[in-house]
Amino acid sequence: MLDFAILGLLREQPRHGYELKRALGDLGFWQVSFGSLYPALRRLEKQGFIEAARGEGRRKAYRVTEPGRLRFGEMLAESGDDSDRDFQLRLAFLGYVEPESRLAVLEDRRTALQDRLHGARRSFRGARSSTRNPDRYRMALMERSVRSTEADIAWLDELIAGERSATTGA
Amino acid sequence: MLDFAILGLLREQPRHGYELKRALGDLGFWQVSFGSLYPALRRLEKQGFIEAARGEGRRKAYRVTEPGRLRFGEMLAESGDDSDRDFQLRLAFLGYVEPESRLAVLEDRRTALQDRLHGARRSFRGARSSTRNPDRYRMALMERSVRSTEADIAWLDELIAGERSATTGA
DNA sequence: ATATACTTATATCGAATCGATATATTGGAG
DNA sequence: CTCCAATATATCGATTCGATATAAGTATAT
Repeated sequence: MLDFAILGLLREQPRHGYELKRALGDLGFWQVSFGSLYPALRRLEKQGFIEAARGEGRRKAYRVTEPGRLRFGEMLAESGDDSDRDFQLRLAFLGYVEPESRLAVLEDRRTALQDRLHGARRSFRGARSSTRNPDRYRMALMERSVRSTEADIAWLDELIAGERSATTGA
Repeated sequence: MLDFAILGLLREQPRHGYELKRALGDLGFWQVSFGSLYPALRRLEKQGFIEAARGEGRRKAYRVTEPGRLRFGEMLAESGDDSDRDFQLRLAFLGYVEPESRLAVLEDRRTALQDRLHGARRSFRGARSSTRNPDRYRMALMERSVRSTEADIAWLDELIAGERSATTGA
């Protein structure tokens, strides 16, 4: 997961660790810890997928090797966006996926979100009609869950619409 | 974290592992894995904070002991809702916090979300005005991050308003 | 009746990730 | 010219995840 993210980010330009953390954090869905990042960099370097070139000061600017580029392609092809993070990471690199496969990725995600929405609504209704006192704060949590899933679907639908017009129109 | 959740949920009624997972999942922000849950139950049992009573079939219905109840109170008092999950978990048990302290918890969270929103907007603007080609999908990710943080603040403001009227009015 | 498949339920393993902490260096404010 | 914040790399133990195993109960189909 993190390896995939690193390879994808380094594909575009060499970066050092700290910079990778920032670039990933800027995407807004993963504030990766150093405790994950630096071991991952050493792991990838040992595997020969990235290599370090001394940068300014103590910085180690890493860049992808050719095997690393291939590895990234493999990971991109492997399907399975189970978790939210998986999907968002894949989306960040969707530009590297063949245009004709992109829509399917988005639509699969939409199905998953629809399912989640049904579950969230069921939980919410279940709690509301419960015999027990429906705690104010927990009801708020469940409502938040419903609303944010709805908002996510709406956002995704915009993306899907954009994707269709990009494919059809242009 | 998980220990806190378990103690809080068991406080209200005895439940077995599977049921705890469902109850926690229903809140909508944490689909805890069995690989976390069952070890946590054994850990808590060994510490004497919960005890198992045989339920129907293979079920083990756990209930909180008195030391467990005290431990929960301690954890509830310890401040520090750093992560999203921490906050939402605390919110789930906010009913156990003295009414006069509740508003502060919500307002601290609001401040944290405001900060995050500024960060997300900065990233978004930064990417848009970048010299590099601003990737369609990454822009979408950043926009999602901005929007969902805004929505979260709006949701929280409703909660805060409700809290104020509950304290002042009733 | 009986095979098939799904849900419930507990459990364990290794790997990924986190959060805290340590330690320098650099750049700017007072 | 000193102090403080941001930059940057690194490591540690603990937590959490994801996959997998197992098995009992329950429903559905043949």
